[in-house]
Amino acid sequence: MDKKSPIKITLTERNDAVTITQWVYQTLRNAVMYGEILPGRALTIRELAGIMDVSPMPVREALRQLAAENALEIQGNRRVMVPKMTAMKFNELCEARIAIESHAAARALPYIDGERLEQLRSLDSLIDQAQEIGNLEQISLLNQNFHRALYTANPHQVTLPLIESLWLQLGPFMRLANNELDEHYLVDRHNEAMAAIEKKDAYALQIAISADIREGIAFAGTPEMLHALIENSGH
Amino acid sequence: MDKKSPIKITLTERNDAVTITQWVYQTLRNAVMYGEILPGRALTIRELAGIMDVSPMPVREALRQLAAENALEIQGNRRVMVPKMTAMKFNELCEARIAIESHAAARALPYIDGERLEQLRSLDSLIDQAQEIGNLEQISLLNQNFHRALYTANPHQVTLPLIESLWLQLGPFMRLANNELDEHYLVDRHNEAMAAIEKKDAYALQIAISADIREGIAFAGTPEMLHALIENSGH
DNA sequence: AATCATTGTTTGTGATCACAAAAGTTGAAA
DNA sequence: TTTCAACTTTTGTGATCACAAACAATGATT
Repeated sequence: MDKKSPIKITLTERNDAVTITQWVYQTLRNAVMYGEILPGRALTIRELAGIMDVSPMPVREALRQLAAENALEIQGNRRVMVPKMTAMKFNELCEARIAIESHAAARALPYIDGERLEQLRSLDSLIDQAQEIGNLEQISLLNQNFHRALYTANPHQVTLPLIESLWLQLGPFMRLANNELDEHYLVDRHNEAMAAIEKKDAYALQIAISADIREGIAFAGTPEMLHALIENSGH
Repeated sequence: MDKKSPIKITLTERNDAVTITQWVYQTLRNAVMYGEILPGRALTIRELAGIMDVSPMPVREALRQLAAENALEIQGNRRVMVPKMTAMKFNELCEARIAIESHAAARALPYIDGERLEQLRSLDSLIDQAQEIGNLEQISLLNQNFHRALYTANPHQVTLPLIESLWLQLGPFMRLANNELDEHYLVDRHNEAMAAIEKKDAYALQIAISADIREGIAFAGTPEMLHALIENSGH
């Protein structure tokens, strides 16, 4: 029997085209991103291997990769866990997002052609639809796709991996605000961004992206997460 | 016999306090950082294990970790190599450094106390000494330490891992300019940064850090690297 | 009752092996 | 000479095992 709190991980269908390590990596990455693993909970290789019904080897490699991306933390004890969050660290992560993503947006702007613009418009309207329904997970996913589509317009892009690392670290503690006021603001910011892109106005785009990030991030986690967020803020 | 060009890797003393994987990781990381491995050259686990006289296992883990940090690239063929550089990508990496590091500097400024200021001054004068002698490797190392000491003044720092990733990617292609004119500028920029820190002027600090990065980066690699830098720029 | 040494268990690390995919080589046909 | 198929070798992936360090539990001593 497990002495610690049990771990629930959403298992996706395993595609034979990808290696087991890749599948384990994606599964664990999603589990971290969606806050399925409690921060501070020790993760052991054999336990995860048992849950996912694979040998310890792919789990070892996936854990090391996630640790290298700052999604997991390896302590001196060689123990692996989701890093605990503090209010100050949360704020630093948000400010880092704003600095890097507004830079990435400005750098991508000159490369946005008609096709890319069409793709962005399509994502924008999909987000509007998802907001009508109120599907928060869908909104979050589409919002990521919108930002990714914007930054990857730059064919020499180098910051996306860094941005994804920040998303991973914020993931467990980040939810789109679900009250109507913030929804309204969100729509406006996206429209602002689209307008700035069409006018090729880099500065306006940075303003819009910054505002989108700042207003789109709101803490709405579970009580356990809220507790984990606060408990160590004095350290 | 090896069919490919042989790989020379500087082996450091192995400390019994660290695991073999950590030692392999640091060794390979240094090899990448100092451009000892030709971009595009395929790296095989067994070959590296043979060179470093360890089993394939630690090499596997170190390679995966370096790939997650964007220091190495895993192709679809499952082949691992140092990513090839292009002029555009080089430029993007430099601009990303400027954006992120000036942000990190501004965020660290409020936390710089007397002790940290003393440490920065000490590093600054050490850099001056190294420049008198003309020891480029020492200058590069001390310069990194200076930047690191500045950014880590912020106890809630989250961007250093991202910055180190950029350093790693630029490493093989980055050398401090060694003509006297640039040396002179470098000294000035450091002094500017120190002055901005003492005056707690965040904007002036960002200007100084940006200038330091922009002027401190100059391509001065080997002919092979220059060739590797250019050959694929059209792709 | 509290502290510390001791014992038993769990866990990460590193080595070795089997296997399938990829790369490299050879040789024949055009 | 060039092209393509068959064969051989190399290589990454994944599984299993041995071992030492870390952890948890137990018991003795003050």
